[in-house]
This record gives sequence, structure tokens and C-alpha cells, in this order.
Amino acid sequence: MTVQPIIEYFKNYLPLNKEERLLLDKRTTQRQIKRRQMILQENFVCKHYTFVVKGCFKMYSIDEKGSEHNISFAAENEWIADLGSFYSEKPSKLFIEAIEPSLILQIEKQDLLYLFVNVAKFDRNFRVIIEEKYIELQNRLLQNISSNANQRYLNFLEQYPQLALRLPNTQIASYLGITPEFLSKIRSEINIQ
Amino acid sequence: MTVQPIIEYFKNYLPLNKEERLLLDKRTTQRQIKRRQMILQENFVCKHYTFVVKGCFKMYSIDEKGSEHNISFAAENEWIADLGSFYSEKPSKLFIEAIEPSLILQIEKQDLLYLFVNVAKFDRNFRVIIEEKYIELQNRLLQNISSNANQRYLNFLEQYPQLALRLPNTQIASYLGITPEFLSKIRSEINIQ
DNA sequence: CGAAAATTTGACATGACTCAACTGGAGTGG
DNA sequence: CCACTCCAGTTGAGTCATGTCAAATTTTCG
Repeated sequence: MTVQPIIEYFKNYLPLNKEERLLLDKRTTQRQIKRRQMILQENFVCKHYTFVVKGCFKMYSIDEKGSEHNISFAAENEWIADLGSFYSEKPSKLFIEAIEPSLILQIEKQDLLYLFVNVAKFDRNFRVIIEEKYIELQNRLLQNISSNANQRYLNFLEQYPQLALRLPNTQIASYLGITPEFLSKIRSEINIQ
Repeated sequence: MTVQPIIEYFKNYLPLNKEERLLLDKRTTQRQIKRRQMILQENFVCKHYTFVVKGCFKMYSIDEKGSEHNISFAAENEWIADLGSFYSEKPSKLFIEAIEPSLILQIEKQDLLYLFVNVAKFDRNFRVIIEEKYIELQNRLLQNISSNANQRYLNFLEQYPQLALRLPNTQIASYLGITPEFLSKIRSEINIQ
């Protein structure tokens, strides 16, 4: 089944039985995505809840000056979507773009709603998953309002060592809310090789 | 029923039937909270999911220098808890304190879990509620990494005009991640009366 | 290999913080 | 009603953190 990676992933929550797996499999589409390919662009409605099987994505906005601001990354076994646009069906202000060649599984809104209505387990699992994401996001926000760039960078390295290895520093700087030049200066003080 | 305010609030989601209302009512405690009273302190486990019936709270952390950083506010018809501590049962690093004399309804973890397991509607409603909070928090984070203090303040006034009226500027500054002095300078430039 | 992107460095500009002093309003006790 | 304190807000001078722009260098990937 193409949906096998999600089934494995759900074993960390309430695992799916055979029937539920089939329901999910029928409603899931697999796609190969090239590096730099977008799966969501500004002014389009976010039509899919995306699960990353392999690869890595960034979600970002572009401001009036043309600068990108990374809101989040998603690598293996993570979900990514502009939830606001997905549920409201209003045009998104965000982009979701592959940082590496990737393999994803996508669910459309109507299908996800079907699963929520017919299989309570999906409500449960997605509740718990987003609660975890909420806690993570709240910690990041606290960092942003209470720490300087140096501390935020060190914290990023500690919290996401694997991501730090696969991402260019430019992307990390954008995620931290600083310029690439300033991150470079921070790194030279810390004395990273 | 003391839980009436939550029942009303749930009419925006999946409304509760009679049986579900009773189950919820049995597991809910009402408390009066004085101004400046804490319902969560650092190093204690967050034992309750709290619904604000009347009044206003702030959740914040205190850094090594003794400065407070407001992570969130919660006024009428909002939930507040340190979710990380609540679910992990580890000591919190946060405080939740009443900014005004308040009336709240509280649910303990074991009771909330009971409701999640026995009434799927609770999984649904709390999923949708936290998805909404997640979208809001993500917008705030985007503001923080992409805008200067002036823009963030204007955005706060626009997004939460009612909160802006009832909160001292000190608290707003802490929420925006700036010092009260700097907020004061921003306000004098904008020319707020 | 060759083009494009990422990284580094430096000079300079600006946003934001710190500290201290002052003001004014809200409560409190006499 | 007054005197007092306490807290929020304001202001200014000086400092530090971070941004901007440009140029040179290195790395990456097609």
C-alpha cells in the first residue's frame, strides 16, 4: 500500500486497523517532488494536507521587499499544510517548496473530512499531532520574544541537529528571523568550522 | 449547570447533547480567581485545562534576569494551559496569572482523557479548537520573524482591539517581545492620545 | 565544467535595549 | 479630604544588537 508510511507513523498514536487502512489508502495520493518545486504558491488555496515520506520542505512567506521568511520546515514523518487556507478555502499567503527531491502523500480536504466524520480515530490522532506541534511552536515563539539571535541559533542546533546538517544556513537564518549575514557573524564568533 | 458557559461555547463546534453535558458537568470545577492570583506556577505540573468564563489571564515565563515574557493571553471563552506540562506531567516553566478578577472552569487531565476516550465529540472539538489556535500562533510567529516592533504593535491593535483596551501597555510590550520603554516610544511616534 | 547559490567579511546605518529620572494616576490609610 | 505609596507610562542619553549593502570567495548542483 502506498500509504504504508502513514500507517507506520500512526503506530505512535492510535494505530489503524485493516479497514481504516483501506479507507485511508483510497484517499491518499503519492507524488514525487523535485527540488525547488512548489506544492503551494501564494494566492492559491491550500488543497492538500501533505505527509512527507522522504525529503524536506519549507513553508514561507515573501514580504513586500521580496524577502523570504521561513515559518516551518517538514522532513520525514511530518505533516505540512497552510491550515488556515486549507480549512477556510481562502487564498494562501504562503509558499511550500521542496528543499530536497521528495516523496509525499497527500490528502484532499473532502477526503480528510470524510475520515474525521467516519473514523473517530482520525480526530484523535490529528488532535494529538497538532497539540504536539502547538507546544513546539509555542516554545519557538517564547525563544523569539525572549532570546537574542545567538541563543536562538544555539537552541536550534540543539533541538534540530539533523535539520541543521541538511539545511543551508540561509534557510536557518530565515527561520530564526535574522539575515544570513548576521548568522554568518554569529557562527564565526561561536567558531563553527 | 456550572458548565453552561462551555456548553454555549461548544455550540460553535459540535454542540453537546444532554448526556454529554452531564458527563462534562460532573468533571468540571468552577473557581473564582483574584487579580494577580496564579493558577499555575513555575516548577509545578499544570494539572488543569482552564476555560475562562469571565476575566483575563496571562501565561508567561521569567528569564534568568527576572524579566517576564508573555506567551499568551486568555479572556472570555478561551482556554489556557501549559499543554506541554499538562500532557507530559513534567514541571512547567511557565506562570498563568489573573490580570483581572476572574471566573474559570477547570478540567483535570484524567477527566479530560475520560471525555476524549468516551465521547468522540471531545476529540473533534478540541482538535478544531487547537487547530484554530495553531493558525493564530503561526501568524504571530510570522509577524515576529518578519516585522519590526512598530508593525507588530499596529497589527496587535488591529487584531485584538478589545484586548488592547483592557491590558496595560507593559503587558502588550512583553507579548510583542519588546521593552515597555520602547513601546512607549513607538506609541509617541504613532501619536496615540 | 560552468552557472547559480551560499557564505564570509567589512563599513556603516538603524532598531531596540538599558538605565535613570520624572510624571501622573490609582489605591490606601489616617 | 489629604498625604502617601506604588505602579504604569514617558523621556533622554548612551550603548549594543542586528540590518543593509557591496564585494570577494567558496560550494553546490545541474
